[in-house]
Amino acid sequence: MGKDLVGNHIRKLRFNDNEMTQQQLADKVGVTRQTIVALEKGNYSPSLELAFRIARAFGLPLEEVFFYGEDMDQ
Amino acid sequence: MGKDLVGNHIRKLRFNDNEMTQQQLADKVGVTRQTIVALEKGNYSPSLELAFRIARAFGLPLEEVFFYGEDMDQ
DNA sequence: CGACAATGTAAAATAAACTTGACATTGTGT
DNA sequence: ACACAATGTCAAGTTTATTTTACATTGTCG
Repeated sequence: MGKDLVGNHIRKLRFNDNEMTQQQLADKVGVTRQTIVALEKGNYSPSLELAFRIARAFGLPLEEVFFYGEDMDQ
Repeated sequence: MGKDLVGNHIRKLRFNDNEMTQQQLADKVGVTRQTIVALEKGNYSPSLELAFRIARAFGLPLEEVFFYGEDMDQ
C-alpha cells in the first residue's frame, strides 16, 4: 500500500547467530529465494503471515526483525 | 498466502479502552471500512505495514493485536 | 582452469490484499 | 413511523506480494 515505511534486519540476522543462506531461509519459511531477495532489498514488505514465519525462523519476536517508520534506517 | 494462521483482536480492542467505530479506525489507519470488516471477520490477514498502523492506532505492540498459529482461537 | 554454491537481477504470470460502490439489517432516538 | 449510525455483505476492479523461469556475477575449491 504505502511508500516504504517498513524495514527489516533479515540480512543481518541471516549472518549473526543464525548463519543461513537465502535459499535455506526461503525453504524454512516456505517461499522462494526471490521473495527473500526482494525483502532484503526492501522492494516491498511481506504479508503479516510471512513476517511471522520469518521472525519464528530466527527465534525472535516480530518487532525485532521488522520495524516501522522512524527507526527505518537502523 | 497460507490458510488462516493469523488472527487478531481488533474487534475486542475497538471496544475495550478505545471505543472506536469501524469507520473511525479505518480513517485513522488510512484504509476503507471494508478492509476493517474483512480483517475482523478473518477473511484475510493484512499487509505487515497495515498491521503496524493498526497496532499503533491502539497504542499497542503488534503482537498484542495480531497473533500467529497456536493462539489462534483466543 | 572448470565446477559449483551463493547472490543479484529482471520480466511475465498468478494470488492475495485493498478499493469502490451499492444495498441490506439492526438498533436507537425523535 | 421516520431518520440515522453502525455493521454486514457481495461483486468487480486495481494494486501489491509472491512465483516461475532464466541468466549474470563473484568467490571458493578441486
